[in-house]
Amino acid sequence: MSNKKLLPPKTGDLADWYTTIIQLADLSDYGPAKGTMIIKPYGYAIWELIQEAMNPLIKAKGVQNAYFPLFIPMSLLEKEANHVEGFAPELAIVTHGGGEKLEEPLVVRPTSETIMYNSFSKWLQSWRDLPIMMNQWNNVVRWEKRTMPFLRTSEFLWQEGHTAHVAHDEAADMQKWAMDMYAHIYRNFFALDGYVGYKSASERFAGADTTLTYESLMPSGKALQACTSHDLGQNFAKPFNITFQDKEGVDAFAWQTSWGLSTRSIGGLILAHGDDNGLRLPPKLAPTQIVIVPVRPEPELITYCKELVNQLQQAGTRAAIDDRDDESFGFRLNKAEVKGIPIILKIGSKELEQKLVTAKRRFDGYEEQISLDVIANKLSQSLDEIQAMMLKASQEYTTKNTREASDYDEFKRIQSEHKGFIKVYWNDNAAVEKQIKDETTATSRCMIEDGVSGTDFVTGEPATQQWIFAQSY
RNA sequence: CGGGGUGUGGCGCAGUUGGCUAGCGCGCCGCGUUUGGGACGCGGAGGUCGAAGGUUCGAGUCCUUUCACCCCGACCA
Repeated sequence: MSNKKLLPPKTGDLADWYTTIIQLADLSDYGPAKGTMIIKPYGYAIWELIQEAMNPLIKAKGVQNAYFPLFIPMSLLEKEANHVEGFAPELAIVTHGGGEKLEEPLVVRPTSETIMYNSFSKWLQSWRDLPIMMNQWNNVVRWEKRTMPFLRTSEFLWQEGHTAHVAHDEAADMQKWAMDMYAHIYRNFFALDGYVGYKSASERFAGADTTLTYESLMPSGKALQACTSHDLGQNFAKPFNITFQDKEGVDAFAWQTSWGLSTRSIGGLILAHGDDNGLRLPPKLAPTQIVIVPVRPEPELITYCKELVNQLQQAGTRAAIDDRDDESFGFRLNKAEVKGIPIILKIGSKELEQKLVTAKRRFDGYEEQISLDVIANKLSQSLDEIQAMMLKASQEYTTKNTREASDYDEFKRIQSEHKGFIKVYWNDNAAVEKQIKDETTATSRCMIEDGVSGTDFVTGEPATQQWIFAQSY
């Protein structure tokens, strides 16, 4: 029995499936204001697991968590020309406070470079103060024209890391470190494969010299920009006067980076792994990893199940019991599947008698019986296996849907026949990219190889870089 | 900002050329029977029909205005 009654097939209208599953699985709800989203406890629990995965890595790098204000004076935001130009169309601006018109409008942060660097400037005096490395978990607001839960909301949650360094190579290393960290999180926690590379001139962050991105392919064949990491050069250091005296006593501008990963990642998680029966969460990001579903609400059976939950929790797994006696066995099983719980344990009189459990994997539906004396180890191992299977599936999907084009005709042909990534030799050129976009709706996602030799797929000139193109979310 | 759509109990919807007490399914509450893949019976609660104005003896239904949200494109994490 599937969940077709309630959930449209994923292979049909993907947007319909997506918006339905988000509500069915109790991840989020729409807020009363346009484009806003209420993240419900089950969805927020996923976000907390993401935070728990990333925070230790961020802290181990020496980056400290801090918090900067939500409101940015307009004049601060305007200091870096490219930055303000890039964000101007999507700003929410506060003009009144306490019933009075403000002298200077306040921008609700779309990102915190400007307000943080205003402080960096004050705090930084000596080379001994460097590097400055701060991160904040916060909300930002971007007035997007078209919104979708998790993938693009007017307000979203993220972490934004910001650093300042003595030298450019240190900053460039930091930029790479952040993207390595993200790639690790995406592959090993989200089980989401993707390409890491540099953004083209027209796609990069407003105010950055270079932008690194993680581009993951969604079932629609569109690419999701999953997170970014920027080398800001001295673009902000100069207008914000972020200077220090170096070892020689000479005043110098700092070199900076910023990097962020948002709740959009949860949208990617839902899209990439879900199926016709609901969510399929990778064990590492599943708020509940194992759910025990007793067949009947008989005291003896419930006791057996509760002991098992304790045992599994002590073994370090996130286990829970669903013993609601007003819902039938089948209903509770379906609920667990909709919510994407990786392992479902079915326990009835047969299991009770024979001292075993019946375990079903959500990912592939595989079902087995496991003896009670090995249960904790076996299930921990099974969770690892599921995590690995999901990553493998994602990698296969990405590989299968990455095609190479040697010239523009072939590019257009592939694009019309398949959705997905197209790998090409190309020289970054904004005018050419605009033309490609107008003609095919595809844009460059990222540059994955540099220092190679090939032929530019549009102009036919020699090219030294290899790029990935796709339609984007 | 362009195009399309929708606003009627918590959710999904029906409501005819204006007409009588605004309905149905799911969910919810109570009691009972059930429970190995979305159980059933009986009883019950819950609505200023998005808002404002107008036409009319009479408006969920017609007219005007307006608001909101959703979906599809151009801009974006």
